Amino acid sequence: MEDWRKRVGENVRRLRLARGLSQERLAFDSKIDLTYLGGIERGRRNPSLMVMVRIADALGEDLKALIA
Amino acid sequence: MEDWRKRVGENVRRLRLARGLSQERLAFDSKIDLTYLGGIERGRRNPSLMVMVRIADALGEDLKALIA
DNA sequence: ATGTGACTTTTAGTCCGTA
DNA sequence: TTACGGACTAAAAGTCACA
Repeated sequence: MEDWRKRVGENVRRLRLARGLSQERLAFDSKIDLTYLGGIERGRRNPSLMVMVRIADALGEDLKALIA
Repeated sequence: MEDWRKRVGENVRRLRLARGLSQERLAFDSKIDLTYLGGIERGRRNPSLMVMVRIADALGEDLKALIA
């Protein structure tokens, strides 16, 4: 597995669902657009460091959890 | 410590120096601009996921090592 | 509640200098 | 060998209408 965008996306989705959150809700909490978050989860975006930090924060996770 | 740009920058510099590489060399290996790599090491840049992956690869490290 | 394409705006990322 | 600035170009950030 070498596609890191996909990997991050899967982690975001997994952690989000584990908390019972909708994309809409996580998008709101991390202050990014709903459709943009969807793109990240599907591995179609190449998010910046700070965007990933915002998502990790909103999930109550360390950044490490997104690239595990 | 909450400034992730700084944190990543310090990790990149530490790992680079541990391998005795110049910025020029690491920039070349990771296919990013020399001046941009300098900016990342100084914590002034917000690199994308794929740029961090390229740097980690060039360092022979996992991405995790950059955000440790 | 999520996926997608076609956007516009902002910033990442390059390339040129200088010190 | 590294820091930093300015001017650029490529790509990320962010939005929208529709399925």
